[in-house]
Amino acid sequence: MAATIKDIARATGLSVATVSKFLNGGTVREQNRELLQKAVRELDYHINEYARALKTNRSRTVGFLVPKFGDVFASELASEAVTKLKEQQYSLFVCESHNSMEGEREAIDFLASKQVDGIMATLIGTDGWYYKRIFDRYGIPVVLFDRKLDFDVCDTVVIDNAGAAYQAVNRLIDAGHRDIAVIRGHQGHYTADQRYEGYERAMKDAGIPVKEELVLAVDYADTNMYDHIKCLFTMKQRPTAIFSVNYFTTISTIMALNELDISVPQEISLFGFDNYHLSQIVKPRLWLVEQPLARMAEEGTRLLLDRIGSKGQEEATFHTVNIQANILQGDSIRQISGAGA
Amino acid sequence: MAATIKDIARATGLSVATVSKFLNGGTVREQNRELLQKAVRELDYHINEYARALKTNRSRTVGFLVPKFGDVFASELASEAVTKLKEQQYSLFVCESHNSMEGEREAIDFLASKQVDGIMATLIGTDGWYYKRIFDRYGIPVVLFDRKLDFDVCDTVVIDNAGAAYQAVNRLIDAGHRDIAVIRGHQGHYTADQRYEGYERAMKDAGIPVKEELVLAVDYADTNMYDHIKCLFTMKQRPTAIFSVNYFTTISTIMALNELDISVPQEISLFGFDNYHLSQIVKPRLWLVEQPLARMAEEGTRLLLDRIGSKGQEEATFHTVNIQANILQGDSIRQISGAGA
DNA sequence: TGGCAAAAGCTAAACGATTAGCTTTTATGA
DNA sequence: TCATAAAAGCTAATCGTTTAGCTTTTGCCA
Repeated sequence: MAATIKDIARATGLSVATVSKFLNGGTVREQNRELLQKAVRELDYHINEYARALKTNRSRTVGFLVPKFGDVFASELASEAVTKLKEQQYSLFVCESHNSMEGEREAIDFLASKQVDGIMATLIGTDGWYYKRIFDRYGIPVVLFDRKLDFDVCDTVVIDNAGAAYQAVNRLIDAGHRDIAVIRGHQGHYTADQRYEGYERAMKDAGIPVKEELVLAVDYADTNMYDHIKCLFTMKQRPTAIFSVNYFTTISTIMALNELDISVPQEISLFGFDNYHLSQIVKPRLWLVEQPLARMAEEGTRLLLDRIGSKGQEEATFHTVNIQANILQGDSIRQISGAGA
Repeated sequence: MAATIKDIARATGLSVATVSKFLNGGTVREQNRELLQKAVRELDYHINEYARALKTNRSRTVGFLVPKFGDVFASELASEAVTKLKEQQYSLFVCESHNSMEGEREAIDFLASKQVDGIMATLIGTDGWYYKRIFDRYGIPVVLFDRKLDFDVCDTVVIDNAGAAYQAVNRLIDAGHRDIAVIRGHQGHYTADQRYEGYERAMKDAGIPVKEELVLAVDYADTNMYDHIKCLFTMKQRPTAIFSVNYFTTISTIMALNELDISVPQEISLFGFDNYHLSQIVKPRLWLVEQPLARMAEEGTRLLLDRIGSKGQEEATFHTVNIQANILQGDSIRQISGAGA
């Protein structure tokens, strides 16, 4: 049977109140501190978190909602968040929403039943009212990653998706490219749309009309995406560059290019999105937009813990933290002659 | 403030004992059942799991140790396990070991502090004594996936790695291949070694000597693996087929082949390992060994819950469940003329 | 040395559930 | 209708903490 606070009290001759105070960082007489430390060590005492949670009504636990375990973006974020939270003695329940709003609702119900003190989430929708109803039900603070709801119902951490895409496409334009294809991902997907917007804006600012046939809206679950991408390169007038908006589209693009025997950057230039280990695995080294996941997790954790700490107070205003993405330089862009100013 | 069992008691005029009995599936008078159901619904009652855990000394929580969130094999397994556990009203703490034994120890300490009722794990070592010390410290039952310790200290679920590899290589041999390269992964890694053993056995049984230069021991963390693999194909006498032992080696092999412009199966045949979405993304469709993750998770869950249920009883004997892997047929193997019996 | 404020320690009542052991109600059959 | 066993319900103690409110001890200075 595990040692309890009472055992410590008995072993040291102190009262449970004093032991509790000590365990929670309160001050005790020097000689007692030593006694207590010794007793804790010798009895191998570990606090019973359930008893504590019952009494304090705080579980010191946070939920993290990912679309799917193994989702490379969300997993990495969760991984960073664990580290940050541990420093504050919080622990993390990770759970899956299975990429559906129904799944998200269930997951939040589940987390509420675990009485988490807060929730971090990557959600699929953008309907503020819908989520407000769900969040309000339990009154648990939420921090949302990389998505803006159509009105604020929680704190949010986003990267400047459109801006990063704008920079990426601009880099291609600067290198002299004009026929720039975009693999824009699933329409209606927040980040994909934002990044496409950046593409459009960069093209417009450079005075280059967007050709419809160079815009490929491949879906995340599209098993034929491979074929779709191949089509791009069998066109009479091939694009000279591609901008791809996320990890999945980037990976698929590379595979399609390889299979079609189109070499990068000689025959086509490529600007991808999301690193993970792409920059180490793929040759030539890609130009990539990299999301600073550690920073995002850090900001998210801070927002959430602040919100948890100030529970019950004024909560009218929510914050949005905007983080700059990184551009990783590579060898995947060819300078086209006659380019530049 | 959330409703408690007392509120339900008050609302129904029954005692808390009766309410508790009802909540735990005990029988109550028909008219009371209705009253109780109504009260639970109207007060939006949810049990306080912390209070229950404190009293029963059972958290109805299981820990799942993965090397890294995002690890495709472990994540998929965890995902399946969540589903199975939920059916039994258990929930899952997923945590990372960061691919180190130190990390594993920390994670187990952490899970113990959460008072999980059991642990599922993918571990990196095979030293039974080492793990015995760790497991015994808390007396929490453990189920281990896809690894055998050098003596039994917990229940284990494995697939027949060597057997599956044997079948795969045999398929290549049957198609007439003799120069079969193997990307064997990290030496000392249990599953990789097992699969290599299957390769060796298949070659031996067919009377084909294993050529050392066709055996590539690429490490999981090896950023040059790409180059290593390329070396294989610049040899004077190229292999005609490759057997690759896991997801990572398979992905890397495909990329290297693509870059070197070696077409599958015309120029080289390929038998890979681990599906995930490889079979949907890569063309031509690969021959693959697929691990039946859902079955593995199911068996693991069953073993663990059995062990949890019979806590404190005789525990001298541990079980190992051996599961057959699936062979997915593809178009990545070329029949070499003059093959067969 | 005595007085006093601050620091340290203590007692006891919660938190929300479960459960042993007892009492009341119900159903059954003669 | 009554005796009785089974079913249903109840009381009260308990799990391991925290914490309000009180008491004791300590250290400091006049």
